[in-house]
Amino acid sequence: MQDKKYLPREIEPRAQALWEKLGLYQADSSESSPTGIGDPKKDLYVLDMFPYPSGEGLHVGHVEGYTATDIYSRYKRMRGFNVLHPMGWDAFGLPAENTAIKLKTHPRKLVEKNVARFKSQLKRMGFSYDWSREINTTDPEYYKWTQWIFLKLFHLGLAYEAVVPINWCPSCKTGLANEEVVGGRCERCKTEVIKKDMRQWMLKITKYSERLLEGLDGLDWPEGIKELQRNWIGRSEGAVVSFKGVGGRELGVETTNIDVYTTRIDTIFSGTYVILAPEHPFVEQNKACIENWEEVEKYRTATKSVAEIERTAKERVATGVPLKGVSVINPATGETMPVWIADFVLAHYGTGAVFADAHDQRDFDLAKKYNIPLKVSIQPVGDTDFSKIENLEECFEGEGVLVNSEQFNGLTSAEARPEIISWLQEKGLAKAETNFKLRDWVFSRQRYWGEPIPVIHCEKCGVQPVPEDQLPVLLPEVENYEPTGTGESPLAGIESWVNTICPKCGAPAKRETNTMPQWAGSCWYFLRFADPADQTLGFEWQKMERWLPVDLYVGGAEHAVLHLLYSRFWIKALYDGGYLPFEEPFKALRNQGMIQGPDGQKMSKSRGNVINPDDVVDQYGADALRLFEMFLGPFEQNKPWDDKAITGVSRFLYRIWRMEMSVESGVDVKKALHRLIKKVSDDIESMKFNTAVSSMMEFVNLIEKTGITKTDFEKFVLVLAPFAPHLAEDLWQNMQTKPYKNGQSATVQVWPEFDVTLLQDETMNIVIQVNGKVRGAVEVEKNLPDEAVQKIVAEQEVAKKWLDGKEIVRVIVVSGRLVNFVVR
RNA sequence: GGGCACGUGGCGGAAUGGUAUACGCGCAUGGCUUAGGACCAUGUGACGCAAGUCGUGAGAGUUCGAGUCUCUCCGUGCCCACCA
Repeated sequence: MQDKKYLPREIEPRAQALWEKLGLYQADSSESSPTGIGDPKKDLYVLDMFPYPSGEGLHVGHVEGYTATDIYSRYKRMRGFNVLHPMGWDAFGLPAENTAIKLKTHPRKLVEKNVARFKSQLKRMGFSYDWSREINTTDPEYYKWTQWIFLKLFHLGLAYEAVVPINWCPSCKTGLANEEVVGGRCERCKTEVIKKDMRQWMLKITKYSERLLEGLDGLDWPEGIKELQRNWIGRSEGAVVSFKGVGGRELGVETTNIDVYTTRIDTIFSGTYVILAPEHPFVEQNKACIENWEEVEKYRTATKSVAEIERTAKERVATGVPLKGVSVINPATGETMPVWIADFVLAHYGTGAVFADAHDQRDFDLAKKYNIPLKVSIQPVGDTDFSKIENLEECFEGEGVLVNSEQFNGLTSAEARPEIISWLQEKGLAKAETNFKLRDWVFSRQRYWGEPIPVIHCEKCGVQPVPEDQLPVLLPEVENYEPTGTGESPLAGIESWVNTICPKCGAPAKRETNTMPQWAGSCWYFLRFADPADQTLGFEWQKMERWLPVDLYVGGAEHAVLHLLYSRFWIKALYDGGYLPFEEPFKALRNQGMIQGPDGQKMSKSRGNVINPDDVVDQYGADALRLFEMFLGPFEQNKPWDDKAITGVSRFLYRIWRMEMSVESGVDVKKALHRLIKKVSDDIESMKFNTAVSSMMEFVNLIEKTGITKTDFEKFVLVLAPFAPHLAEDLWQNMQTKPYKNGQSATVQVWPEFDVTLLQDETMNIVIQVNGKVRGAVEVEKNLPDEAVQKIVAEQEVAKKWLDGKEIVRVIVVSGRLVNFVVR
């Protein structure tokens, strides 16, 4: 039994050894880069989202993105660019720590092991990284600067302490950022998240809401990602309306006013009651006026114990409790309105209070349930039945024309909003306000495996930043780094580390024991690649000017609102602090699609549909895997792995390998070659790798029939080089006089130029259409005037046949393409 | 409920508003072979003997001409969500 034809095994290691020996792919960091042939070298920064080195090893999804940037980088190098294409490890975070606890080992050891494995896997793929710039976020030499940036944020007033109800994961025993809570559950372990009041370090990302939003417009990013960020920032234009409190007069006290945030002030005239979040401070403040305090208190306690996930469940029926004895005045109608609390109103959005009317389903349902009066103030336009709405049988949530709204009757919702705001504003009862969904970033974690937050707590002097010359604050070696579960970091138990002296007064003081979240290290790593060996600065101004911002950034879309938003925030803050000459980190961003399992489902261990790239490389080689992942489909689209289809690219590589040279290339081959050069160049620029591979296949199909000269084949090999660098290197070396010995590599040769004159045919293929239907085609001489073409076409048999007995109404001639006869 | 994608052969997919299905997989037939799960050649949307007709989720529109643009609907995927 004979196996399929594979390329010789030694090709790939031999090529990799040559590249290593020649020290290719290191970005030139000298003052003035040498000049390439033709154009002066330009610096270009091509970056992958660096991986979290998990225990599972490299994933085919990593290979997809990394192959794309590798092709791009290799191509750009051959076009004379000085390419910075680095790699590193985002190695802090929970998974390593959790595994370490399970295996009773140190997370650092796990990370070392995983990094070694990842690195060998990446090297085996033949990626052209500049390994001299490798970084690791858990390296003290690196996180020193992460801590340094934290201090800068602190000095800029962007880092602050607060006791806040945070998302607490009972399983990971740590606080989580909003972005890490998915559907009320911990993103990592899927445990239900609960609210817990805790002292936390916060980063004031909300200060940048507006700029983070505006900055998106100028970025060459996928629209979808920009939209996700816009939605996450969640800007809404509305108004804060003041409802005057009038309860409790008979008791000799005045209830306070209630401020309500609304985007639908056009419905203000139908507002019949106000609903507060159960946690709203108004409730406590006006306790004296509330007649049914017991009932209210019971409801509030019940709400607290209901986890967020249940509270927001869809099927859940709205419940609420009135605050008896308390009422407010509708600023528009002057009518007195009752005040309720209900748990569907969220304390942390807007003002934690809403005014309720018949134009919101939840308000409508609650009112129906408890017989609270309702009014209608919006009439739908179009053919919607108004009677049911008017009779309060149905809730209408849409926009329309105002009714029952005094002087505003007849205006549309959109017209009415500014009018009503300015009317109320004159009376001092409302003002336009912009709201954001974006919350400040909970920046502390009660875990071991993260960057220590570099501050010291002194009883006398309060919070003191660790002086810069004392950085890094090293993670101490610990016996037991399991989370305490009390809300304190395991670091709190290490007295020798915790106890220190206050940098200001010298008195005994304690170190901050919280660590930074996983995202901290990845917020700025792309700056460090410019010079990872710099001991005096984390990043130096001139090098920032030279390399940054990143020209092309590639990674998965799952980071749309986490890493990509946090990085933008840090960079803007550092820009404001005068530390950076730019304020957006990533000029162009591209997302790779997900490679799904052969069953079309997301790859996961539990589904058992995970493809291990090592197995594929073992069987087919790295070039085949690279080419296959690019050929699978459009780069940005999700696509299922196809077990069998890889044989196609494997055969393709083999057919190139055993190609025989002929004495001459026919004129067709010349033309095809130059078209191929253009096509592949264009496709790489626009990241259309799948069609680039198809065109190379078409070309090989052709030259197998016609033959090709050594000179032309050499050009083809160079075109192939970014995609299948190992095979290309081997073929190219074997065409040299001293293979593997002349100190040259195919992968840094000059990209072949195409000859424009060879792109055109001497003849044009003119399609013949009658009434828009294709009836035939004819070859005519190139550059014939339209009239002549029309004449030739009209003389064709097919044309005569279809035009016979018909009246020609019109003739459309598209130069070089077609002639369409419109007949009757 | 909201947002964003997407819908083309048996399958992955290709197609600046201009010859739909390139390229690859699979399949079929033949060759080479002791053998074929290797390799090579040819074929491969549907209906039809043919001329031809019909074909890109459904329907409408714009256009000389629509897979491509517009609208409505259906379906799938992803993300967000009692956000006032």
